[in-house]
Amino acid sequence: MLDVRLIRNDPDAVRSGLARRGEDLALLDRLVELDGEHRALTAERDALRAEIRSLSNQVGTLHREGRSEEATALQEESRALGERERELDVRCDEASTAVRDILLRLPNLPAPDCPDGAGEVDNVVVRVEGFDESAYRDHQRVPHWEVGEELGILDVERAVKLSGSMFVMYRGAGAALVRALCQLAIDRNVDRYEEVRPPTLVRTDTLISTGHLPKFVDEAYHLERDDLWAIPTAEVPLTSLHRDEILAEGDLPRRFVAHTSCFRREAGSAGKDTRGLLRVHEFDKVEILALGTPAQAAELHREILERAEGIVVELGLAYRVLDLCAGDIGNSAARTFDIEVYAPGVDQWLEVSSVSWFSDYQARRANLRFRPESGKGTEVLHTLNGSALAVPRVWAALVETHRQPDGTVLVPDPLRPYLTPYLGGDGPLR
RNA sequence: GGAGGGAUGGCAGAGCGGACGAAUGCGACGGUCUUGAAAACCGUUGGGCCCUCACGGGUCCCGUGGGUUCGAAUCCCACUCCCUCCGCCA
Repeated sequence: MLDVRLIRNDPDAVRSGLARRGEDLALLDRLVELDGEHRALTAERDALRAEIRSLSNQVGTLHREGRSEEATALQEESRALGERERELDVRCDEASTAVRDILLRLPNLPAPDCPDGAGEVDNVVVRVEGFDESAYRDHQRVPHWEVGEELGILDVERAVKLSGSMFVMYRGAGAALVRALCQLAIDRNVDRYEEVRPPTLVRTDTLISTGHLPKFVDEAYHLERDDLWAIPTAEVPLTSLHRDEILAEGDLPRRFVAHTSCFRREAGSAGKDTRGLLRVHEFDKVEILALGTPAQAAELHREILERAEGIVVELGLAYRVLDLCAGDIGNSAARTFDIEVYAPGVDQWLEVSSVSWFSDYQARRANLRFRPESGKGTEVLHTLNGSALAVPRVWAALVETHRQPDGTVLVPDPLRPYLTPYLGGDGPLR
């Protein structure tokens, strides 16, 4: 959520920020108008209330002194004011609800150093690591769904029987590989990040805090009977962990790592990437997230990116880092670096992590604040996060990249300790 | 799922229609005293919104939403959450 005061004090900055995203500015105009209305109404209402309060106090005094006739006169006067106050109050509420509705739908402003651009094609490739197109051999040019089926480690057909298309099931060594990947990603981050196992079903407020609601209702699974939502990412519960709290500056930054299932309806991409693991409704992901002061944010952003990259490197995958342009960053983000791994079997770059800085956008929605060590009052925090590891796409790139001429998959060293029962003999993993 | 109890400031806990943003205690912070510390004493100690360059002022917040009233932490209604017991259960 944007700061209304910023919208009031520097509307041009907000306007140009939203324009960089290609956002329609009509909503903003409407917001400015409603906000002015709201403030005028509030001022009028508060003045009336002050008068009513003072009259009521006088009534009390008069009654105690036994001057009930004078009291009755004042009561009449106050009653009349009360009627107007109620009327104003209703209009005031309407205006403030309308303001909030728009505020909840306006996206974050892109950071000044976020590259310009209208969409995907304008994203800036920051670096490419470990990629040599000519080095891939034929045995690596097999899509993961074929590799998976061949080795009996991926069973898409039966997953579809159980749950429908875009659900998948890993089996045997494939299932173990999912577990190994998650555990590796957690173990690599527990040095500084507190391990959390949060709920995966959350209330509406929790999804509003991160910016997933109200705008993206169609993307989320909703359990109507209980009015709970299945989380699309651990970002959702982790961001709300300290919701409505005021943290001490000395306790910042707070860092969290969480492994959860993630659920996405993928309503906007029906028919896209329907094969294999590229786009699925339910998947495992290890997320890292930090809450910090505005001054700490840049360094935290760098740190999360470094950690997300580190795991991809350990897994021996080719990857590139993109600096997403203003037209392509997510609704809540101010700046985002995407990590994409190269999957030789499908010959595609797969997004496996979005490392985002949300400035105070989510924190304002979640009412996450801190008390500065020097000075008074409270300030809004900054939130940042990124996937340490998102299973399906990493799993896909991994089995394609490390497929051997005999069809088995060579497991990279860092994963081996987690897979010992599967590495002996002539199984699918070597 | 059934029966009962409860929700007040950082915590504990009073207030049950008028001067209550709220007693008191604890904690925290500042000061006096002290070589230093403790004790004692004195003081300070929530957040949101609006107006103001500022000083300051107004208003709202006692789980949430509505109602009664000149006036609500206090009365009424609904909801939510928590606790205890019973049932069920991985």
